[in-house]
Amino acid sequence: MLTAERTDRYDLWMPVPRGSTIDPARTRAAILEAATRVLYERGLDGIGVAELCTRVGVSKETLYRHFGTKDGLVDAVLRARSDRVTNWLAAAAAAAGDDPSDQLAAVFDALQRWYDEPAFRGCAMLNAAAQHHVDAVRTLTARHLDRYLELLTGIAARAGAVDPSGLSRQLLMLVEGATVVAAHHDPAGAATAARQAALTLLSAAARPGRQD
Amino acid sequence: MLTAERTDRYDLWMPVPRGSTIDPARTRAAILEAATRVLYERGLDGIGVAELCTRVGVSKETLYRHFGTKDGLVDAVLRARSDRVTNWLAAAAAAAGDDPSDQLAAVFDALQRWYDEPAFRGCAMLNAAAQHHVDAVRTLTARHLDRYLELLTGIAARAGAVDPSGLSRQLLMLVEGATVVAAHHDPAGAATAARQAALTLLSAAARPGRQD
DNA sequence: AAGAGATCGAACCGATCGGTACGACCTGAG
DNA sequence: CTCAGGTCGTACCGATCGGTTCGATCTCTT
Repeated sequence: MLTAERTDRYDLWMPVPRGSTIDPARTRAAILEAATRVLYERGLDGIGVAELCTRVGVSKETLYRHFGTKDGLVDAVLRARSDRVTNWLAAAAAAAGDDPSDQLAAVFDALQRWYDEPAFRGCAMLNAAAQHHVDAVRTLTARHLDRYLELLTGIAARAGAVDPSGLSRQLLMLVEGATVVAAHHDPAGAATAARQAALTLLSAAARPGRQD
Repeated sequence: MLTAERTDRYDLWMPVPRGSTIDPARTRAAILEAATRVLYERGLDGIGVAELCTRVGVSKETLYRHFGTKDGLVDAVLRARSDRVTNWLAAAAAAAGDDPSDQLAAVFDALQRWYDEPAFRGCAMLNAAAQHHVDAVRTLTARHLDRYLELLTGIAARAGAVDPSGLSRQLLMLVEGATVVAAHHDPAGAATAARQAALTLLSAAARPGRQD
């Protein structure tokens, strides 16, 4: 197993450099990566453990030894996903230079690239929280939004906003709202429209005057 | 059955004016109303038909005769929910007078009252679409967003926005984003913050100048 | 009084669920 | 070579799922 010829599986272990075929840590990472995609595509409760193991390419015993429970796997998947997405957005902002407006625009440009992917199915954290009425999942989702908020608050503060945390909350709504609209209505240009709105809010907050 | 003493049930048939206790249409309406609450609280797949019947207060045979299938019940529930919410928001806007800004503010004020309810658990349509990967549900959700968009486009047009449909899409993102933030992060003042952002966008779009 | 129909409650069905157990295989370490 | 252990494939478990069936009960209509 863990070789590379199959059609109905994700071949994430391809770059294995030969040798040490049985490496528990690598097996765990491969399960995590493949399960992330499958669970995102099908929904947490939309696929059973048996079929999930087939798609991932491991036996049930292996999956259960590494993650103990389906909920344990879901928890690990969501944590990894939250980390990855947050780092990806922060990197996009950082790569845009020092101008806070440019950084904010870069965040939405990154989101638009995500929306345009054929596999895009909305925010995995929100989908999970909407399905699984488990406290652990809801807590992870809230923490995920906290991380977004932290990123946006930094941008708002550097832009000289009068109320950085208030503004960042509005920007967070644009981020999540754009994701919802892209997932459930029309992904074309969703983040681009949200970007324009975000920049309008940013400039209005940085140059306080009449806004309400 | 359909009398009024139970503790773990929703007593929606109380205003029955005596007589004609067995009225299929009324039974169907009662199931629909109670199932709407229970499915919203527990999630579409979070409760089985057996327990759902107990909570609703009907037998399985009755439920299946009226709705044929659990999916049939879900479909009917979501359609009714979409109608109700849309009409409720439109009424809130209409009651605010003729000023488009006042109408927009009234929409968000209504949303804030919703977020403040203890039973608030996010947008039922989005939750359903995130859970049930069935085309019928996703279609209903898209239509639901279309209705929101129609309401917001009317307001944007009456406000004299340069690009009413573009603005209304941004406003829709604020509506949905505020709902997401309220459901998964913090409901306090979510719609109020979104309202301020919406009015900023509205005035910027109605009085075009530098906005990006 | 009698029949039609709506409802109940409980038993029942096959399918699927999450999770466990076991024998066989293979690999790397000593 | 031998052994420990990661993995596979399959069978299996009890629970729950959506859905069906049936006899008893109740109400309205005629």
